[in-house]
Amino acid sequence: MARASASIATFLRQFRGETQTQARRLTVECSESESSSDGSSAGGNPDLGEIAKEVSNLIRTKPRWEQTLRSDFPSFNFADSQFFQELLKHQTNAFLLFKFFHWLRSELDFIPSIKTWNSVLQCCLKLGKTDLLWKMYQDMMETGVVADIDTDTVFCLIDAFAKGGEAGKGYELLKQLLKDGLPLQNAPFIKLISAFAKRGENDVVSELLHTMIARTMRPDVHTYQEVINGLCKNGMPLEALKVFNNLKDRGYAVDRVMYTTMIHGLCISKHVSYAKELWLEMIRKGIVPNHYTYNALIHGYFKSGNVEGAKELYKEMSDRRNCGETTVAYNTMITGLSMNGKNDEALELFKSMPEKGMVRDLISFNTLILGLCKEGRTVESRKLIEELLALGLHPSASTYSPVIQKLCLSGDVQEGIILWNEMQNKGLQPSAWTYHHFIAGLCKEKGYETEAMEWLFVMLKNNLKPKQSIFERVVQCLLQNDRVDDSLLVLNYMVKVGYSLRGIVINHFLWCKLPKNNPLFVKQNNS
DNA sequence: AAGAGTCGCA
Repeated sequence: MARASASIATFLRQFRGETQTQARRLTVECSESESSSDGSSAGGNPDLGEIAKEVSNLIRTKPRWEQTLRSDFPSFNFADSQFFQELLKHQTNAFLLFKFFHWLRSELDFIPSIKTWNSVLQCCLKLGKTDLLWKMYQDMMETGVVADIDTDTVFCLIDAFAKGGEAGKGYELLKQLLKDGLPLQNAPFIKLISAFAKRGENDVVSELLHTMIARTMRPDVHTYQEVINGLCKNGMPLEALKVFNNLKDRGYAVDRVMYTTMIHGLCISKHVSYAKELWLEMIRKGIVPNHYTYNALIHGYFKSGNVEGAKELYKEMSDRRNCGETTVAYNTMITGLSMNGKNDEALELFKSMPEKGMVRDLISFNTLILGLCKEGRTVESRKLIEELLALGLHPSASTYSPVIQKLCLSGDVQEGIILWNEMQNKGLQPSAWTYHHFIAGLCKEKGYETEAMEWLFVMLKNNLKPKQSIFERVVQCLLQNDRVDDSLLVLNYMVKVGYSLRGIVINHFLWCKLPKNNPLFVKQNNS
């Protein structure tokens, strides 16, 4: 593995704000990477694997292994890095491994080599714990291995940046590797492409693809799958389809996941006919649709109003593939039915779930509540919320939002306030859209202008941008209650977030406040 | 080896 250059080390220090690293200590395992890395089980000590297996079992089953381990293996050197590598192979529980790693370092003065550190970092990534990774990385830098950092380390860091929403920093690192002319693999490219594609930053995605191609690294189907997924999620399904067709023309083996991703992307943007074409094409090629594929197309049919088609497909999935009786499949059906005004059918399915031994999850509840609210059935929706809480499920903002919105729209603001408070008490953050409905509802009700203003400020504090019309509603509402100073305060905020004064607001002022002593108004009256 | 799916977007 190539050692990373000094410039990378400097670069990394800038990123995470490390303090000066300590003087580098001599490592007891300095020769590890040269001599023994290739022969982990064949070369060297044949007992190592066996002992690793034993120790692995021990730390899994014995509660206080820390106290007895050394006397259990009196002459064994646990601080042998090869041993730790062996242990990594046998230990599947990463947290236990971290505990052991910590024990080695604190009790036995174990000084891990860069290879060991890399394995630890990879473990963090596997667990999806990027915060833990950065903590480990900090530790690692403090032990002074900074000069040993190799491309494996940097790959881990790039992955962590990509996963942690800092793809930009990851890309900077990759650029540094490129500049240093170090040998690269597909992996870091794929992670970054995936991250940028998800964010819809297509120019960066194509830049990365071009870099790969220029370095004769052939991006694989998996890479392109991320690209296609990103394009679809960002509302560019037809561009995704172009990439997809282009891949087929270039002889890539397009598999079931690719087809499913593409079909799903087309379905969510209402291009069902293209999706159906692909569906037939994959069957012609002998690729059997699985429950992901079925659900995607069923959802697409419902979305385009083809209820019969969706039902037929569902029946086929149940009869021929035997995967109709799952929570996901039912949720898809419930969503689709209530989206198409068939709430009673959806309700029936929903009610039959426990009888059939299926678990109803939050999505089952949320989708049904949404559908019922669309028809104004807020009483039933509230009952569903009670039921969900009784089952011990944790509601989300979209559990409450549709009910609050409907209540506010239909003038039942009092009930809306009750639910709003319940939602606040559970620490759920409403969407900007829900705030709008709620604030508008408060404005409609007499005597709630202070609340309306306060919730508008809460929105701003939570970095949500209220619509201009909501600002104006609140201003109007305040003026009607002679609260000129407060209305000016709200206007001030409105301008601060980038809106300009519109005629409507000026009219509110003219009508409500200014006529009495405004010379213009007096003049007009006289003339 | 992994990758893909269910909740509205006014």
